[in-house]
Amino acid sequence: MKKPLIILTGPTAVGKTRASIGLAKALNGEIISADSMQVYKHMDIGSAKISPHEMQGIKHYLIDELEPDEEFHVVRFQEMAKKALEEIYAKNKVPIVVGGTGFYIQALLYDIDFTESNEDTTYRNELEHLAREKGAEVLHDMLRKVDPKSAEAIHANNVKRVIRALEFHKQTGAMISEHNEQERTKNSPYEFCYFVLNDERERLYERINLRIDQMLEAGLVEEVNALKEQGYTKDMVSMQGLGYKEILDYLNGDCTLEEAIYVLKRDTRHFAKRQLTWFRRERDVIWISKNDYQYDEDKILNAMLDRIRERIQICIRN
RNA sequence: GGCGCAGUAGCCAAGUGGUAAGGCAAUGGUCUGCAACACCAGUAUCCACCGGUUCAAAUCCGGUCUGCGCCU
Repeated sequence: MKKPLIILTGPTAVGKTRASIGLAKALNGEIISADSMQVYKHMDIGSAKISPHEMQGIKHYLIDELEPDEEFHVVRFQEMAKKALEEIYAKNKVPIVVGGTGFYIQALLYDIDFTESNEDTTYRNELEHLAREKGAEVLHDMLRKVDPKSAEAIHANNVKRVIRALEFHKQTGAMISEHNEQERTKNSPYEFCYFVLNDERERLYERINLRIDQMLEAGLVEEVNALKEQGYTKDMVSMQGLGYKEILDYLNGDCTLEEAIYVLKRDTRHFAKRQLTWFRRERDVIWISKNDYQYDEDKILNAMLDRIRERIQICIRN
């Protein structure tokens, strides 16, 4: 029998964290964060990390697990999240995945196979070098020869994806386009409810702008400065998070604080938009529009619980 | 009141007689090991308004309105 899995996601700043606690309490659940930045220690303000107080005793996984100079990516997320799932199931509790990184959620939900390979990054570096020296078209042409389907699907300018496709071919001898096609047809090994919390676009943008102002008041610049002094730099995955890269530019004297804030707000809005695009094409998602429930937290919670009851046999306390 | 300069998409802006560059924003989309990443697509039947010159005007001329600067 498939095990239950609840997912609560949505664009940044929509209010996922807040809604997640009520859900966890009602379901006797524990929370797994699907957030590419909140895994990092010392990055609390900019990542809008839930505070221990806000957790209200609900156990959270994948928060504060890594140092900012460690690498984090889907595969690592998948491993860690699966381990957390096992722990939660062992306790007979319900796992609730909360976070805005759609790609990570997908990887976990459909247990996508990333065809584990060696850590060897020399080929990747080689290709990156080639792209810089001879241009993106050269790589794209190389891809066309070994995997024409991928070449058609991936725009030549999207160097990162082109490189991954080439790397995949080199390591496995197969075409990533075919691999992806197969993975796409997979059914989830879980009995799940995939909620996407949403709000009117304008309100969402207002919340984003407001939240960034609050982060600044709370000491975002100081937080980033402390990281900078610890020696963390722009090329690390953690420092590419929204709020970190922009403030780092300011601290490095590449722009004014005002400019950094403008860019941060703008890019966060762009991010929210991209997240929505992602969720729109995911199958089996349940959209929860806050305005449909008059922004009432209890109504929203009840709506989610109703949908869970319809689909999954689990015990819900009221 | 007089003189000068300006008025092009939500914003910035090129074009100065031959049938509206570009950037930003907004919007939509792609994504299967960097995903808070990376990437893509399109947006003015029209150049403040009215009239004139011309085969042809956003571009020249006259007037009106608005803004800015200077003068009285």
